[in-house]
Amino acid sequence: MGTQSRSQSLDWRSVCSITTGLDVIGDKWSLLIVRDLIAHGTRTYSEFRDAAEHVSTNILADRLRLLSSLGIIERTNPGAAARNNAYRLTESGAALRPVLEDIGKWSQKYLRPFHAAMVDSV
Amino acid sequence: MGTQSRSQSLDWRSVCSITTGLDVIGDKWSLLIVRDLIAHGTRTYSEFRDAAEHVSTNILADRLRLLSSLGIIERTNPGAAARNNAYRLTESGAALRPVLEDIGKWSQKYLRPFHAAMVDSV
DNA sequence: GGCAAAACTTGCATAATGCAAGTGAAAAAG
DNA sequence: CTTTTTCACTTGCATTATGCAAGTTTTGCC
Repeated sequence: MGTQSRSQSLDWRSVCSITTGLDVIGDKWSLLIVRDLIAHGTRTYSEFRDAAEHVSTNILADRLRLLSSLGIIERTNPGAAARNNAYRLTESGAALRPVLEDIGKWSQKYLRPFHAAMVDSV
Repeated sequence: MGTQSRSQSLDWRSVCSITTGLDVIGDKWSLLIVRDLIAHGTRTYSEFRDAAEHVSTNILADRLRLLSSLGIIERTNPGAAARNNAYRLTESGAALRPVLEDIGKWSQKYLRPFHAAMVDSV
C-alpha cells in the first residue's frame, strides 16, 4: 500500500487564520516554489527540480499538486499536456509575495550570525 | 539509540535568505509559538501545550529549545529554574510579527473557500 | 515511426512527528 | 520538615513524511 502524501490529506488544525496558512505553506518547500515563480514568472518541473536546494522529485510533484489544488499556482497552458507546460502564480500565489519578502528581510537581519554565507538578494 | 531532533541538526540548504528563514521557521509549529507570544506577551510551557492546536510535548520542548538557541525566544527569568519561568520574544522573535500578519491576511483572503470555519482574528 | 528528454511514479531507507506514559525537581500543603 | 502535587520536560514506540535512486510514460521533434 502506498504512502500518504500532503496533497491527499490536508486537515485544519484550528480555526486560526495563521494556523490555517501554516497548514498549507508551513513546510520547507512550498514557499520555495512560490519564490521561484516570483523570481522567474514561469517555471517548468525541471527548472524547479534544478534549483539550488535540490528538492526530491516526489516531494516536488506532491507540492505542485497541492498548490494547484488550492489555486495558488496553475499551468500556463491549462488544457494542454504536461510537457513544457510551465507553472505560474495565480492571484492567490502572487499575494504571498509579502510573506516571502518579510521572511527574507528577517533572515538577513537576525539569522546571519548563524549562517554567515547567506546572501542579501533572493 | 535516540531519534534526531530539529534542534540538534540545523543545516542550511542554500545561501538564499528565504531558504535560510524557512530552514528555521518553515514548519507547522515554530510560528505558532511566536504567535502565542505576540498575543500574550509571555507564555509558560503548559500554556503553549494547552493551545487549540494540541502540539505534542516532545515537539514543543524541541521547538522551544531550537528557538531559544537561535535567540528568537528567551526565558523571562534567565538564571532561574524552569518551573513557572515563562518564555518571551527577543527582538528577533518580535521582528517576525509582519510574517505572521501577512500569513493571517493571506489565509483570510484566499483560503476561506477551503476552510469555511476559519475566523478573522488571530 | 523512432528517439530523446521532460514529467512524473514507485519502492524502499531514513528522519520527523504524534501519542501515551514516565521522571525529576521545585513549589505548595500540612 | 516532610509529604504531596504540579509543572516541565523525557522516553519509547507507532505512524507519517521526506529523501534517494531507479523506473515508467508520454510527447515534442526529426
